[in-house]
Amino acid sequence: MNVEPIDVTQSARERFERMHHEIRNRICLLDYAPGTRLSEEALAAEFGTSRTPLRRVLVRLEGEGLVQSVHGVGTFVTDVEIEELAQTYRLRLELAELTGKLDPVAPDAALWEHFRDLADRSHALVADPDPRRFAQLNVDFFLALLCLTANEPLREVCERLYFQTTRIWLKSVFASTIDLIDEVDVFCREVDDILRALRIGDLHAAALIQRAHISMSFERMRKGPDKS
Amino acid sequence: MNVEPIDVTQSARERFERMHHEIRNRICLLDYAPGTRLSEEALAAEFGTSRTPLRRVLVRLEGEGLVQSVHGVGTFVTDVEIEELAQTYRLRLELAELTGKLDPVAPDAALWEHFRDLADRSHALVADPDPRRFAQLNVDFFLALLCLTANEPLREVCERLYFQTTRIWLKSVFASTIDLIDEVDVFCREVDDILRALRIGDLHAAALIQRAHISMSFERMRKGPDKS
DNA sequence: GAGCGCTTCGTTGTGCACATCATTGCCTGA
DNA sequence: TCAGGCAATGATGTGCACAACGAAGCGCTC
Repeated sequence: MNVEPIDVTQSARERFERMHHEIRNRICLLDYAPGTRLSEEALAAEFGTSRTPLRRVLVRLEGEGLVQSVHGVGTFVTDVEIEELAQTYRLRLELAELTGKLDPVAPDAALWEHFRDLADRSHALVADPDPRRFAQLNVDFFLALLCLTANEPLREVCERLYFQTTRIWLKSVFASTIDLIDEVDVFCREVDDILRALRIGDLHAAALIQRAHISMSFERMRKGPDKS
Repeated sequence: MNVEPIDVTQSARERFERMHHEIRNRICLLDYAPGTRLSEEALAAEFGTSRTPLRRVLVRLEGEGLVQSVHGVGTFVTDVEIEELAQTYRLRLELAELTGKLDPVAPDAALWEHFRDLADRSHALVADPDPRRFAQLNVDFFLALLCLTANEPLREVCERLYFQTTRIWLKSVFASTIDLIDEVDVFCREVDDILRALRIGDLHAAALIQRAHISMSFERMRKGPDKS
């Protein structure tokens, strides 16, 4: 069963969401590195539409600060300088802690299952590191953690800032393969620690652990990878 | 001098910003109350363009949660139920305090001048209350306070949440004219208190005062205006 | 008379042709 | 040989005509 073609739904809204999610994911996973030019025509062709609906997606992404369009030149994936990145990280620290204080909700059965799967994937990644799978796992774990607060505006803000910063951090990680091993190891420990806190039911502790890891990952990035 | 027509700048980006700012302001000042349908054609004609550039603005506003487009029906100014509004307020409380802790900057001469002007306007408003001028003053004062932090991402987030919530609060205020007097009075005191804290140079205290007032204004709104 | 369906109308969504803009590289003249 | 301008190129921005969609009103049928 389930033999139907993927793109059954062709309602305007669904298609918009699909394109938006897909392109955002590519930017976040560094398929489109910062500075990359996105061709409206090529993307439109890929998604089987004209430029008009695609441009709508790009306008949204521009509002989210992920791309920037320049008349007559092109649409580029944004990059950020270290100073603004530092500001965003400082804000993310506080917001991460807030997820444990504002409308926290314990995981339900489905979310537990998801967390177990994420833990398995992280352990598998330690045995066999891979940049892209690491990036995807990082995104998935973050989104899972976001389910721990019922505060919808907070979730939106955290998600927005996450997508703005993580790709920059990933860029640093990917720059030197040697660090990837360390980062995967640290990440695996973060997952285990947070799950341990969740099992006790201490959501605030889980949030504090996440906050600590965000802080440390930024410090590691700021100090820079070994240029050996 | 300065006899030139207003709309000299016609670069695409400038025009987009102008339209975006103008429509957002109208939504925030309740010129377009929640539920109002925005006519793409009428707005496009007003701004002297076709629907295409205007739609770009609407897409941005939809991303900010201020409007929602429905295919074949119309584009409507969003409303929010009390539960989500409460969540947003809880978040705004924390963020307001953060503006006093993350990258605080003391006002420069120009900002002091602006604050003095705002104080004068608020006092004038007590003597002669007016809903629309109150709304505009509220917006202006909020934006001025935002200048007290150099953390750009924090400013963006605060601004975004402010525009989402304040119009709902204003709607409650405008519903009964009797409360307008009280609200103006409270607001005037808030301005004075915050300016007092700023004169001492205690930015954190100023942020805490703002936080307290956000909290109290939500409580007043939640309890509801007198339906007499 | 009531209920169901069709038709009409208005609105947003899409596709395409063209305008506008910035870059690039060549060509010309000193 | 070098410098400056200018035209060609390719990108995003705009305008318009049409498609898709949803709601409301009208009429037909039971």
